[in-house]
Amino acid sequence: MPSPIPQKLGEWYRSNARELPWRETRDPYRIWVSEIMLQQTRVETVIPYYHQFLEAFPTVRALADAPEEELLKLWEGLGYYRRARNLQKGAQVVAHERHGRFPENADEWAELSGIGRYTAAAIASIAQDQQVAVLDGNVKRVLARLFAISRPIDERTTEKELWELAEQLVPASHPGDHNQAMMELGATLCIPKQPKCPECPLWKECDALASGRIGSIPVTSPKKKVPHKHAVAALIRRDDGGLMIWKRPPDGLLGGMWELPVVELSGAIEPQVVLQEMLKNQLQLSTKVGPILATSRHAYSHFTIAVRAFEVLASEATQSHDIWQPPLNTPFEHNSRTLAWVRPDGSSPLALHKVMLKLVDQLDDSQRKMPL
DNA sequence: AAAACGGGGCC
DNA sequence: GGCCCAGTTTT
Repeated sequence: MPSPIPQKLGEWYRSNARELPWRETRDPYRIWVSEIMLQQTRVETVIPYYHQFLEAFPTVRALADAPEEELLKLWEGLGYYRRARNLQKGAQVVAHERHGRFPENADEWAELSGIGRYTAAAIASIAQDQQVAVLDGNVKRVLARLFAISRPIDERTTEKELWELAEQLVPASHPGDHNQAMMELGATLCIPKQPKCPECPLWKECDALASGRIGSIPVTSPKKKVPHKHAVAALIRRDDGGLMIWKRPPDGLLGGMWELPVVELSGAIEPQVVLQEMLKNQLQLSTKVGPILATSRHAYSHFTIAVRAFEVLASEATQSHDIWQPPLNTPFEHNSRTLAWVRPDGSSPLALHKVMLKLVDQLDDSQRKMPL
């Protein structure tokens, strides 16, 4: 006997779907961009980025040919910056290797960098009507409750079971709407805390509700605590108001993003000394370290960090060096690092990651308070 | 199977 | 402070 779930869910979705920008198109490129941005990121956060990004890069070709700095600037503050690079890499495959032809099904989409099972199925079902299921955080919770799954939903075996349940429910007609409806239900009614069961179109089908376990399902595995780190950053200014920043290496944490010259504190050595040594070793600068002018705390998924930014003055001798001459906002190489000078007023076209935005904003604030 | 990988909003 | 979000990749 077929489940009544898809039918009831579909009727609910047709009258309750939120109007979201990526629901106004069937363009695989636009759906693709939205799905990448939505990875681990809330809908409300994504919306403004989605508009700006597509205005700057309206087509796959435009994205494929975009300069890296412009790409990262449009992703600035959105996080998981690898997503942006992978998205562009995929765009280059489609535009230049596939001659503008998109992948035609989920398996083909999954061959592109940054596209896993969820994203491949989302694009293929929403943009191309392929009958494949999605399983994201929302759908996991909805299914765990509907079928009263008491095992932790982040375990391998449970995930396999959830994928199978999800696949069984996807209808041949409008599979993309069904998938979006599952996620919509999880995002608006079947929410983690205090779910709105009285409003739910599937309350009669919900095993967790029927057995009085809606408050205890889903179960997740206990999470380990994250370490806390400390770092110090250098505020090096030059006469035109330029502030020195450097570019992080392309791979790894915050790959390709710009930041103040920074070093993590590890031992009991004085922060000022660590900073001074780092500037000597990395940038061949002789410096004097002044007071703390800004501080920033930030929580990443796997650690938290506190950064203190010190004013740093370079010695007269080092100021004759070439590094003080390049124009603003222009990257240059020095001692195996990519550097640039920018004004700390938000006008830089170079993308800073969030911790650095917090620090630089504090400098800008102190300047605005100055009388003209 | 676990860890790496950002950032924000909510309690 | 913890939790969790339209996840993917690497180890």
